[in-house]
Amino acid sequence: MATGRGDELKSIQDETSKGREDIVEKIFGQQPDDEILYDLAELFKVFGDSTRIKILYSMFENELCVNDIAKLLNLSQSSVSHQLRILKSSKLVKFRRDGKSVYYSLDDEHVRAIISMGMEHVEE
Amino acid sequence: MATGRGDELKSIQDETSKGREDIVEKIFGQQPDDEILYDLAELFKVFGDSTRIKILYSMFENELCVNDIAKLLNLSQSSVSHQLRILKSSKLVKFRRDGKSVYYSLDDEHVRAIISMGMEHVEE
DNA sequence: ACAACATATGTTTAAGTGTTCATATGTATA
DNA sequence: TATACATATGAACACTTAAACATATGTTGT
Repeated sequence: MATGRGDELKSIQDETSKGREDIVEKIFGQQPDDEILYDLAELFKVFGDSTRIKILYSMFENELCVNDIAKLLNLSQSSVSHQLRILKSSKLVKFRRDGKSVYYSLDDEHVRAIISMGMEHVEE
Repeated sequence: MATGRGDELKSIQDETSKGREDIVEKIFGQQPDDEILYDLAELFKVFGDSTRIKILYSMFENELCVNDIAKLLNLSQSSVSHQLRILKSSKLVKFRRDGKSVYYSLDDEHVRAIISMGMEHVEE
């Protein structure tokens, strides 16, 4: 790429072609493994559905059983249960059984934090 | 639902059917507007693609031009540009033009925070 | 064991979306 | 203005996925 020598342009070169390569290489070394970034995307994908977000938000402060959620959000029991399964497998919610009902709640503070951060961004 | 009177079961009733309704109603009042939760889901949907996450992560500490990103992540220029357009419209990245190149960077701290929170959850 | 209720799961279908290829727009230099 | 380089955009295709319906599993009380 560099035509000829041009030592007097060295600093400028650093900022353009050659410096770019260095930066790209540096960042390449800093990137987490593909697998981790894939998992990260999968996690956000779970948050990226309005039904699931509604379900998660409904549990922001309380635990709720499947039927509660279905009534609250006007959804079919099947739909809620399917979504809860996805939320469960991503460790976004935990649950406990009490008689015939199963009560779901947010799994930990990360979940609350992620939702809150997203909210702040959206409400700007 | 309540068969007969059974005043002595009042507190228990509160914990079951009638109490449930109250809780559901309370939460119903606390839920943000559907529109906001829809936007929130749309936001997370943008994070929910491994290519976009890789792109975002590559800009975690540095600004990068389209070509840098394409080389770094071994993606086509077209693909990167398409994804950057989505990231732009969600206000997750900002950009500046410098000659022929366009340099992109994360838009604000919310973006970094959301990614970090997600990372913590994934790395558990 | 049986009936009634609560939840979970399997399957199908329609809608949404990321990538590729081709092409257009924008910018700098000769 | 003509050429080369950098980025953006349009369109088609393959793939994913949420919702609906039917059905299965699990739990309680009779």
